[in-house]
Amino acid sequence: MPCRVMWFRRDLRLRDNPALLEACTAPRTVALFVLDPALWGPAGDARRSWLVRSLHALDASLGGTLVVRHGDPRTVVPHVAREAGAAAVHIAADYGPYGRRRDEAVEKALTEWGVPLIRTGSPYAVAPGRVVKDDGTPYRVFTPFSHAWRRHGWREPPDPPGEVEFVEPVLDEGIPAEPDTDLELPPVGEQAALERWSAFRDERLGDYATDRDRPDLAGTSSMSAHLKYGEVHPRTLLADLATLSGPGPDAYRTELAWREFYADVVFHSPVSTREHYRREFTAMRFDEPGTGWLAWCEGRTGFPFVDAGMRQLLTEGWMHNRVRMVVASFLVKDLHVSWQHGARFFMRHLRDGDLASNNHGWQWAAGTGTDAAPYFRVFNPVSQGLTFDPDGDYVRRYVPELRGLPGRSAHEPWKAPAGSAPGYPAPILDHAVERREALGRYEALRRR
DNA sequence: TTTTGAGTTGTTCGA
DNA sequence: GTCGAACAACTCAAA
Repeated sequence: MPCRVMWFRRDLRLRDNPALLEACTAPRTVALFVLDPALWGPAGDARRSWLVRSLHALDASLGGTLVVRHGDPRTVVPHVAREAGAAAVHIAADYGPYGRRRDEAVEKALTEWGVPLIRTGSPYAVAPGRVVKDDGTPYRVFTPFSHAWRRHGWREPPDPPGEVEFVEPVLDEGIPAEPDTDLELPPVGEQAALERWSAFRDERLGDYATDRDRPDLAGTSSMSAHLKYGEVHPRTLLADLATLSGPGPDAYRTELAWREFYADVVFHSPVSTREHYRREFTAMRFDEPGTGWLAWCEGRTGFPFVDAGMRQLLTEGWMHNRVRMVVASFLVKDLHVSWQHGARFFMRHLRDGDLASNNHGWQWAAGTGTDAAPYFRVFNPVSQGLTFDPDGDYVRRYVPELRGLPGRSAHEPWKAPAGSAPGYPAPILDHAVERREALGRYEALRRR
């Protein structure tokens, strides 16, 4: 009896999954996940933990039939297809630099055995490469892209597959053990993603346009990791948002558009995940990571808003977006360390670490990317904290040394009486001085 | 075809 | 204390 393989990657869900629907046109389907050492190794505990939990959730929703194999997909996927006697292997297309190379190699190997690799859908509402200017070239600026992206539209979410027999006629090596870590993770998996979304939609979306900038409030959706693993498809969220209007829903659509924009940029310029998108910055002078870098990594810079963000990252594998911008600006413009170091650190520690969004977010902060922040836009880590964490609740939550400082005074411990923030370091640098230094380096680059 | 205005997320300085 | 200007250069779309 013919069977097909559904190779899950970043689409760990059953609903709104066109590739799965295609795979389920056969009477029997093998649900496969391949644990690729090239991705598992650098992922870091937060992403590994999330993935393991998400695989357990997917396995449960498949009635325990998920097949997990360990190894290089280039050899593992063709082997599984042959062991199962599969007529085809189905995937959602991956548009990242590594994923594209991997899928082409897998496709080549499969074709030698007469098995087609069939791509249906992608992790995006509009596949990267589809939105182009009238002259056929890609957008380099967000706002025009987002308008064209909205005009482009997307298909309605399809229904989940009906009666399907998932089988495991091949060896199952099992889901790996979760890393031994103290990370605090929220509920994981498709069901958790949908519950998280509906709670956010009903309770927070209305105020999202303003509250999303407030790390002391739970104003963001926290959907990023769910989206990264494809526990929910952005199309599902967009379809839900289509019934709503107002500044909140509109702001959320724009955030989804950013995710798609950066995926599109990386599709057209894979090298921009490693190098400055704006080539003229290759001549920019950066410092090698030193003691300041270590203080930044550990959340011990003496700037409460920066340290709170870094400690949130280390304890939760996540950081509020406003704070990501502030710590990124601090590393690049106060410590003069290039964005690649920060981006790598984030990718190791974030549970939602997405190469395109992460690295281009960093490039935005560094002024080297698309829609680059003007070079003179240097975040002041203290005034950012006072503005977006006005009562100091966020910094006290993540920096216990500051808990003796009431209200907004927690943002300026150096003004408090000696001994009121025991164990908390003095600022490692003078922001006004380093701001001028950063502006000087940009000015030197401009004069060349 | 050319021109023009706008463009995620800010800060500082001086009047 | 408040407020406007200045801080580039370039992409894109609309007029």
